[in-house]
Amino acid sequence: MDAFYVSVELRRRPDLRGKPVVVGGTGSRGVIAAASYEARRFGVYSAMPSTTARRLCPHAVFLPGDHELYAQVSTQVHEIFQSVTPFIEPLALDEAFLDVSGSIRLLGSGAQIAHHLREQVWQQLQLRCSVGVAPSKFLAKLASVAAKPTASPAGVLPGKGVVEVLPGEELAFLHPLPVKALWGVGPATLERLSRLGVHTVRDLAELDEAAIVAAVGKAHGQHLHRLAWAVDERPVEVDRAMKSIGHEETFATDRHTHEELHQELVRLADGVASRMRAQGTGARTFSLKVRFAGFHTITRATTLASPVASAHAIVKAVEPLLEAVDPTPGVRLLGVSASGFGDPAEQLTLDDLLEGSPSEQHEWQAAEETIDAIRSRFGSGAIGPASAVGDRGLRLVRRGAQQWGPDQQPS
DNA sequence: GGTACTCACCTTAGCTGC
DNA sequence: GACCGCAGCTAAGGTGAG
Repeated sequence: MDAFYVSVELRRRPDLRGKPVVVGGTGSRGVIAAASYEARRFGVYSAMPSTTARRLCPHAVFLPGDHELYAQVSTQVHEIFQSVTPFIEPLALDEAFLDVSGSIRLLGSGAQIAHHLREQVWQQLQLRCSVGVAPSKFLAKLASVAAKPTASPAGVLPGKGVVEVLPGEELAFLHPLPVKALWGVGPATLERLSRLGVHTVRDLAELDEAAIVAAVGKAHGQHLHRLAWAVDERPVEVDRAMKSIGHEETFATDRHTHEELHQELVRLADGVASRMRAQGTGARTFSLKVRFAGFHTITRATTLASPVASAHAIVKAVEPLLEAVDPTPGVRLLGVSASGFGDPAEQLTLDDLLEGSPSEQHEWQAAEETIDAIRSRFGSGAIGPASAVGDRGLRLVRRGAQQWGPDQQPS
């Protein structure tokens, strides 16, 4: 989708069409989630600090963002995709890979299906999208980028809407592109490749694989070398199992005591636990992430003998890791994540039996399942752990609730 | 000086068991 | 018992994506 969040906002604010509009965090620690092409003319782009965006484009309209609405619209977009093929690999709220090889006999060529999709998305949802058609996923992704509108100080140029890379034309399309266009080349890899004199995909393709591996590591190097020759056999994966669930939050003001952090930890653990229970799973490994005032970030992890799915158990596991951290310099972000999924009802260890903890664990889990039931009936803010109630009341963690940084004013 | 959130994957290092 | 090589696991950090 083109500037997805902004486009969704413009449906309810048509008066803002043609103006620089920015969606994202409104606070001083926020970032930009999406910028209209008119805002991009001023150098505003997603992931940019909101303060920088305000400096570059002070006359832009800044909107706070509505993650729930975008998720709803995303579902509608995916329903349109479903009308074309069941083989869909979601990539983000506004992006997906579609394997249409089985739909060609019925619906026409890849390019025809692409035009049909664009039309349907526009007619049904009044949203613009760009489609890339290619023999592989990564080329389709690059083609979709090439199909998008472009913004420069001179103005906004409309995109082609659909770009197709035909078999046999892969290298002609790929090799002139800047190497940073490749999936997997971020700032760190770009810097290492630049030192080797690599600026375009062609430069990378002509380089010896061993040299790339020496610069960026084995797996990454081999992968990039293959991509530079348009070799990408990864299929569209329809049912990708989630491997971790986490929540992290940047605070509007730094926290300096274990008491304050404990309160935040309970909230985050509650959010992670309720999402795990909604998925019907538990986890063995829990990670704590702490970002200090100076932006230095540490992670600490612990692995339990058996999977758990209650906030109480997560807090019990992670609390010692937090206690070992000195918060006095100021903590700006705290995060908790779960991985190593498994059924929490099964797999009791000998330690569990000796300590008599399974019954305690089951009691907590039963209590928290009751909380889930109350929340599903009366809303997510109806009930929560008492130890998570701060001076701003009960602020429950929901996915995407604070997607782009803390609100304008805090404490 | 400023820099979100969520998820995936990789590398490196250390430990353990065989 | 000490040592080596290997595999497997865990922890910590880094990188990249959208």
